[in-house]
Amino acid sequence: MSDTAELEPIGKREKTKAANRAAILVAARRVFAQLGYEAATVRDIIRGTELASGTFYNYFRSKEEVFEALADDSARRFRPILRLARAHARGFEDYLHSAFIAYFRFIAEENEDEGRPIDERRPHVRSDTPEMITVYQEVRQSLEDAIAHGDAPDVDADYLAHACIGIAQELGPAMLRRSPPDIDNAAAFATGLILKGLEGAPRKK
Amino acid sequence: MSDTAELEPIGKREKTKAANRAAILVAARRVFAQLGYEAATVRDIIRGTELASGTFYNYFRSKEEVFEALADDSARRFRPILRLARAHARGFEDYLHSAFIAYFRFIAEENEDEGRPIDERRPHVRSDTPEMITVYQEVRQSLEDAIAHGDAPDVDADYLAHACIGIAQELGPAMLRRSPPDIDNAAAFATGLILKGLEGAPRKK
DNA sequence: CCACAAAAATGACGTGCCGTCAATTTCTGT
DNA sequence: ACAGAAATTGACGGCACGTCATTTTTGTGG
Repeated sequence: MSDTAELEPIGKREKTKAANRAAILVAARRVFAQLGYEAATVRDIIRGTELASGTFYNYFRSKEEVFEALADDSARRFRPILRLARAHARGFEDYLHSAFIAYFRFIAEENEDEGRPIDERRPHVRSDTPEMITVYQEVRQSLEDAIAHGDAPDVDADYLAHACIGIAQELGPAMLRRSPPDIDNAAAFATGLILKGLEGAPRKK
Repeated sequence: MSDTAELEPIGKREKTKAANRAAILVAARRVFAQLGYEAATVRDIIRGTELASGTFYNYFRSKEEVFEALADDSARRFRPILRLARAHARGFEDYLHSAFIAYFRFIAEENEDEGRPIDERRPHVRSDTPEMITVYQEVRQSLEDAIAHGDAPDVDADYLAHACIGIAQELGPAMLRRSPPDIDNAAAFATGLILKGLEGAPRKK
């Protein structure tokens, strides 16, 4: 039995490998949040674990790489959420709204219980980063499908996807700055703006 | 005459100081463009001038600071352009369109004749950077005025300003990637989207 | 025109971080 | 239990940073 007990092929070796990688990521997330990306050093990160400095380099090539792994993690967790929104949506307008809600909730969760202003926390998240590119592709695919099905006008899907992402990225921090986080209004604003422009955006108050 | 000839109070001292600072900025712009922000070193920059390594620190405290000075320069050159667009605009719609055109032209000029892909060239330009905040304020003021004058619906000016900036920031690289740079279409797309939403955005082809 | 003080430039130096690597410990299969 | 593979360790060389005592340049008053 003992050899079949472990359904996943996990010996002690693989297990500590996964655990170490996870420990580094956890420590890195905390250190980046506390010190900011620039000030954080690889040694700061490794000090938050039980490992020695050299071991860091068995798992990541550099500070840059561990940061990107964190960002990739975020994207990997977000993509299924986006797909779910798409699967459940009744029509294009509903999809857009759900997607914005989902995104704003997601970053609200990611940013709570961290110790420094949002602005300094995600120093390198740009739209041309690998993890953001996959989100872009997801969004663009949805928009293209909507256009193909006649649910949306035949506009430039590349530009539209970028516009959606740009709105989301800028509205995100702006709505987090309000207390409590203004998730629903921001999502309504974004959706209204895209669907009908200024006339479709909610009036103030 | 000689003491009144120099209307600006510029002795040799002040002159070389200004020249040195300018030389460092020029060299820094080139080095950042060639190597990218991360790889560039203060010594790389100073090597592009006639100065010694220590002299750099008479003018800037760090690599970060010289980079920010470059970014501030960009913002300082862009703001009057934005104001001009506002002064010349006939109505709100015209202002929006001119502003997008101006922005896209500006970054197209900034990005030509530099030696590496756009994506890696402006590594730290985020919307929460000091120079971007002044642009945000400029945009927001214009939007608030338009709303006050009844030229635009009474929507949340903060969100609207962020949405405009987000669209501009994402559409910028996207339109630069096309050859030739797709300035006019991108501006039309952005303007149409904001004014009337998807219905107002240009149809493809 | 000179001498003297203030300002700026210089580059060698101390410090700290990075990433490597030979030695050591831990694990796996037989 | 043992041999070989895999992973960990921390000391080390190298590099970039930013400082500072020294030297050079500039401005000023006699």
